[in-house]
Amino acid sequence: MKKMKPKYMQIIDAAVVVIAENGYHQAQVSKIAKQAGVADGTIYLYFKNKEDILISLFEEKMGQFVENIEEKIAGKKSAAEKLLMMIETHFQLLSDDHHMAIVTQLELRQSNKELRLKINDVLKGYLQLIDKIIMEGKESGEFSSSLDVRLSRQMIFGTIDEIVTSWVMSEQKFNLRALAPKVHSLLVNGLVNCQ
Amino acid sequence: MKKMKPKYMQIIDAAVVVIAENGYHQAQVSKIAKQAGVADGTIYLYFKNKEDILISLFEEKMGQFVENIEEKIAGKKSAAEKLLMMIETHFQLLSDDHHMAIVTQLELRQSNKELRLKINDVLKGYLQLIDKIIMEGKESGEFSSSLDVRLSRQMIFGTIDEIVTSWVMSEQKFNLRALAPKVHSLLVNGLVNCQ
Amino acid sequence: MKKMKPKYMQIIDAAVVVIAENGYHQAQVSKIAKQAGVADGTIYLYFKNKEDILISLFEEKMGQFVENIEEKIAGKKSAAEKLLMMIETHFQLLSDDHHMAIVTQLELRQSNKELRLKINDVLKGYLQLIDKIIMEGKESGEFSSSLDVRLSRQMIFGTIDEIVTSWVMSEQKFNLRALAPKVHSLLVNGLVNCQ
Amino acid sequence: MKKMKPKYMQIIDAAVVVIAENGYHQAQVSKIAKQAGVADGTIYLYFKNKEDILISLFEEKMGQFVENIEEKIAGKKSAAEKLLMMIETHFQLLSDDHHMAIVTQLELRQSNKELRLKINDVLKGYLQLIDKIIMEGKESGEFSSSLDVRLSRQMIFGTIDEIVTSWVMSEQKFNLRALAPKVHSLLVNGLVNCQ
DNA sequence: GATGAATGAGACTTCATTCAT
DNA sequence: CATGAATGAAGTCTCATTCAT
Repeated sequence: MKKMKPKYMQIIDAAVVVIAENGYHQAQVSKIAKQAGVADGTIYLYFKNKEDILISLFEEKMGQFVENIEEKIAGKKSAAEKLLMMIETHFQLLSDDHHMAIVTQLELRQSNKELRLKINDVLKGYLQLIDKIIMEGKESGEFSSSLDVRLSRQMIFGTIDEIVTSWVMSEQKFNLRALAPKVHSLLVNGLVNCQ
Repeated sequence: MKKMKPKYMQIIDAAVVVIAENGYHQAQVSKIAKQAGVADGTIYLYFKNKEDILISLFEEKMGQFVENIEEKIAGKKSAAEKLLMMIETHFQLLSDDHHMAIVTQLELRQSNKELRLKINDVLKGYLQLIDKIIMEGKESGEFSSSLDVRLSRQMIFGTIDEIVTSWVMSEQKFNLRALAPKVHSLLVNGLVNCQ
Repeated sequence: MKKMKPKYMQIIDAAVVVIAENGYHQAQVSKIAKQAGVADGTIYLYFKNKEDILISLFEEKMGQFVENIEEKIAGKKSAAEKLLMMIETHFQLLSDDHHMAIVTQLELRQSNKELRLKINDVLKGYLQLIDKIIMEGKESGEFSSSLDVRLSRQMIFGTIDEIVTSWVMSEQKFNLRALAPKVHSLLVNGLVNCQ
Repeated sequence: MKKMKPKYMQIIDAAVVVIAENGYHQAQVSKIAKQAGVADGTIYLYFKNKEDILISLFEEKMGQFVENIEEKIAGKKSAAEKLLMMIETHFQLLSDDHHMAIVTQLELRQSNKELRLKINDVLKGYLQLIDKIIMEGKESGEFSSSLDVRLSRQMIFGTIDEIVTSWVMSEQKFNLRALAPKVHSLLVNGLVNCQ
């Protein structure tokens, strides 16, 4: 299995660095190869083409991302606690990897529609995780039983994504992780916060 | 003033059509010129360069967009009503102009970081409108007085944007406008909805 | 009509020179552009792609070639005389244009099967000319009435082609044109020459 | 001696198959190695480089080809009978090995000038065979004593080659071998056929 | 002898922009 | 004002060959 070979991840990690530091459109294959310490041609022993690097990058990193979050929320009982942990972990993981944050929030969005559709497929794992939390919350009575799961998920994901993007564009000048409780409260209680 | 001349808007409208129908990366200047019924070189009498077309496009259209929404919410008294009207109008305006919806939600996001920063500047007018509603709601007591305006605005904008993007990607198969009340309720009451 | 523009023929003529002097696989578009005195991109205003240059080259030159021969044999009465004139003109034209001789006999044959099929289409005009002479000869009684036209044409064309190729490969050290009568006699009388 | 080792012919035979089925430009060394059931590197234990495979292929196969024909015509007394047998055997051998027919008539001609010059060297054995028949015919009085041997040989070879190529390009839809007598008659008697 | 992972040079084509008319 | 022919820079991928095992 090719993913076992060390050069596979070596090239993906190089791609993250190069894209983060040079931008999506300045991330030439030759630059990635150089950063990875391999010859240009070697890239093509592990990836079909340039697009395949980007999709694989997203698959690997998003896979780890979702796994990480799943582990973290596994210990939490309530849906609200799971949601908080999810937001915290999401913020934490991106805070810990500035390169990856730039790549996912800014650079990879410049890819063409086709690639973005494939990226969306990978994203589905994360969205389903959110859906599961929402449904648990509805069943346990923590969340309103009349919630539209799809819209709720879009609110949660859209909010988190907007905040992270804004953080990245501000050049990560503030502590993202620290925002998690307030964001959680906003999502759970809404603008009114009748408590 | 250039903007008064008929060819200025003619070219911008052509750009919307060409980008919507061909995609961002297939929207060559020559195609826009052809669609606008002018020569390639004529474009450069009205715009500094290609990027300038896109920024101007966004300025013009986003200006109209914000004006439209401002007019609509002017008659509303409460912040909650204004928010609902804003969401409804946002959804309505994009439903009425599929080309523009595709351009703003999908295609223009493929532009490079530099252009996106300029687009964000244009977007500020809209974001300030949201901020104003939130602050009004806080002052009137409709919304929690402890709201973080910035985060709240990011929640509102992030949610709306995510929903619209999802609607565009689904090829606009469902009635976007009809979602407005549920989206409004979600934002105002949160997942808990303690009412 | 693009063929009217001077640069069209200018590029084709440049291609003949570059291919003849550098060989088919060393005839890069940039070399052809330089030889033609235009920018690389200009080539693509007149030709779809590199292959299109080569097909057009063959069309234009072979068109002239067949026209030339047709004019020359028009004045001849008998089929035998026409055949002789055809061979003489064929030899003469290639003797007069060494570059073209190299291109058609050696270089263009290195092209891939697809391109060669298109070239064969262009060649058909010439083959039909030969067929016409053979049929005239059969009708007039000059040639055997039992001739298979297709095989006869293949003998005539195969023979001429083999001789010209051999002349080109020998670096055109001998007088090709002078061979015409002997070749004509061979084709007409065969190895036996019972006269 | 390398040629004695089984892998030598194994690789050559693999090359014929790969070139015939994929075309000259799609016949990568790795494909030939795979078809031969050896590693890429193994090729270079038996051949200096890729070109060496092709020349060796031609040498081996053309050697057999000429040997075959020589045996067949050995029993024939007259030059005319020898010529007929030569044509028949030539047609027969290629009819019997479609792969080889494609390789020699179409694919190997796409090789560069240098390789084609080397192939021509190999071909000389065959051309000398034809020369010998012509000279015998001249001496015995069967053929015209004024024949130019070189031109005659070019007619014979050019004709046969053109007919075989045409047969291969027509995807071998008709019986090539059956044409031999007519081709022979054409060559011997010419277009006039005064008998 | 046999393997196969790694190498790295090289070229076609697109398209934003200019400027002579 | 308007035109549109001309420009030229820049990047992905292939594949023959090598060499450490």
